[in-house]
Amino acid sequence: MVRAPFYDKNGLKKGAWSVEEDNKLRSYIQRFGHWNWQKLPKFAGLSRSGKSCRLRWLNYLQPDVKRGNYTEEEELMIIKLHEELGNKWSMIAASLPGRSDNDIKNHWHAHLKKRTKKNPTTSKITLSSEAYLNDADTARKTKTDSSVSCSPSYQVQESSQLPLETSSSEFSYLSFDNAPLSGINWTAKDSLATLETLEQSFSDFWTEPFILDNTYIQNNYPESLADGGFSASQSCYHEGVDSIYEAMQEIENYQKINKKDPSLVN
DNA sequence: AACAAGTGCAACCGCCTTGGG
DNA sequence: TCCCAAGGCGGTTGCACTTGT
Repeated sequence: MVRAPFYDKNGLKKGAWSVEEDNKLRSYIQRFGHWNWQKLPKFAGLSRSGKSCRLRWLNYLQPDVKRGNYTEEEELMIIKLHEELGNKWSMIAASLPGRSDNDIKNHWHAHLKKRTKKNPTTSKITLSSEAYLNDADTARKTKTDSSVSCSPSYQVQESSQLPLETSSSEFSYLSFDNAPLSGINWTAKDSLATLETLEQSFSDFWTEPFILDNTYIQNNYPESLADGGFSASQSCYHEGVDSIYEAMQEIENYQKINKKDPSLVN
C-alpha cells in the first residue's frame, strides 16, 4: 500500500513509517508539541525530514483524526464545498472535523469525482449539518493548526476520542505557539472568548509555571532537569524558543548519557 | 490458479506564502 | 526592500490489495 522504506542521499528515511517511528513521533509531540518541524525529528530521534513528520502527524497520528467510512453527510459536504471552493482541500477539511486534507483529497479522487460526474445535481441537496460553514475564511481560520485543536470542532472530537494515555495532560496537544492560550476553554459554545478571558489567559501564561505532565519524570529523566528545564523554569519559557531549543539539547544529551549507562540515573 | 487491470491511500515533491532579520 | 527559512498546500506517485478475466 505504501512505498517501501529507504534512505535518501542525505541519510533521511523515506517511505512507509514503522510503528516504532509512529510511537516516537506521537509521544514526542504529545509531550513537547511541534515547536519546530525542522528540528523536531532530531529531538524525537527520527531520521525523517520535518515535512515528513508534519505530514505523518497531520494525516495519521493526530488523536482526533478519523479514517475511512465517510458518512453520506460528510460526502455531501465535500461535494458542496468543492463546488464552491474548488481544490482547496485544506479549507474543505476545515469544515470536516477529524478529516485531513489529504484524506479528503484522496476520497474525492477515488469516489466523489465520479459521483458528481454521474449525478451533477447531488450537490444541490440541502445540507442539514449545522457544522457547515459558509464563510470559507472562517473555515480556514478554524483550522489554522489542526494539530493544536484550538478549534471548537476539534475540541468536541477530542473530548470523546482521546486515547487514555494522553488524557492526563492538558499540554499534550499544544504546540508552543499556542500554549499561551491553553487556559482558554475552547468549547464549541463559546469559541469567542471574551476579552477578559483572553487577558486572563495571557496573564496566567506569563505568571504561572510551565507544567509538564508527569510522564516526563516517569520516563527517567532527572527531576532536576524536568523541574529546572521546564516545570519550574519561568525564565526558560520566557526566553522563548531558543531556550526551549537549549533545553531540548540538554534532554538529548541526557538521553545519550542515559543510553550509555542507565544506572547513572536515579 | 495465474495474470492483468483497477482501486485506495500513504507519502513525496515542488511551489507558494508568510514572517523575521 | 530583499533574502532566507519554515510551514503549508495541492498535485502526483508508488505500491499493496482487490477484482475481473
